[in-house]
Amino acid sequence: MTLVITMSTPQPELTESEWAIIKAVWEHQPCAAPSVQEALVASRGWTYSTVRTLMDRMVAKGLLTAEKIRHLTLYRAAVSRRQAQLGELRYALRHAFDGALKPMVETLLTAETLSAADLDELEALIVARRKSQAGRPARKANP
Amino acid sequence: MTLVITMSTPQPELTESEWAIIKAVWEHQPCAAPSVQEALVASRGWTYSTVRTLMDRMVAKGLLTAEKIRHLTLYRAAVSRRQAQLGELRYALRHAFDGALKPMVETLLTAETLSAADLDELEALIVARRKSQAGRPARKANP
DNA sequence: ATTCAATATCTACACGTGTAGAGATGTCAA
DNA sequence: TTGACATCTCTACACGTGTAGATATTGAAT
Repeated sequence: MTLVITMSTPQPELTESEWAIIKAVWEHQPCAAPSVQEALVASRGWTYSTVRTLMDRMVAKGLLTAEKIRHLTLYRAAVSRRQAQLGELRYALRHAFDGALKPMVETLLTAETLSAADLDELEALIVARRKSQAGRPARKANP
Repeated sequence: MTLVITMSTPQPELTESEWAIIKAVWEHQPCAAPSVQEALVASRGWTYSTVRTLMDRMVAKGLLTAEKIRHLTLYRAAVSRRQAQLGELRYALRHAFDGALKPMVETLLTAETLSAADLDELEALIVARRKSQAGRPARKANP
């Protein structure tokens, strides 16, 4: 239930446009294309055709599912927000950090956009993590 | 010298192919296209033409620089490894986490691929970070 | 000078992505 | 049953990316 970077569920990388669409779908699903278009026209200026094309291509890719009820097509996300997040993370990890997680986290921590409270929470997380791993076999530092 | 996620230096996102090329360039620069091709033919199977096209397009994009000495073209990276790393991270941060750094770090920490030693180092980093921020004005948790 | 090997240039093509118009079709109200 | 409106389908196009062949040019060795 934990795990993550190496599981078998799909962890796709999304384009900017796909992110916009799938976020709207996550928020409104199940939903029809016109709703998504309305939700996005302000920020992206997309017409119905554009949104529809994008969505259908995403169905073809397995990012969304489409269910046709009479003449209305209902869309749902086929990947969870978490899966999509992991996909993006995995991409950065693989290419920018050659798979080494620690340097990646280091870089993020050094980004100095974290408040003292954030730092506290993250430290707590590390402590918790260490605890839960206490009994386990050791593993290589930078796989 | 700290900073990062919000600086003005270019932080491009790279495609998989571009990552392969620029890594080779970082390692061999200044270097000619044939060297890069040799370095990559094993892993990617690319011909000289392919590598050359990719590299010239990267020059056009500002990822590499090319200097022509007589009939030989010498390439160099125009962005540092760090900049490229930040570009990738920024992309994930913006789209997958809506700019909220803490959830992103949390996700990474929960990835359970970190050894006890890694966790120690990261905690030390957090402690250091907190110290260096002690006197500063508070800032929003999730910008 | 002639040729060989290295390097470079040009051109091309298929596929993905962003973008959307035009026209078809289904639905509901009068 | 006839519109008016909502929704869908089809088709298209430009631009980016991955991939590379064919051809030219150059520098060096003979």
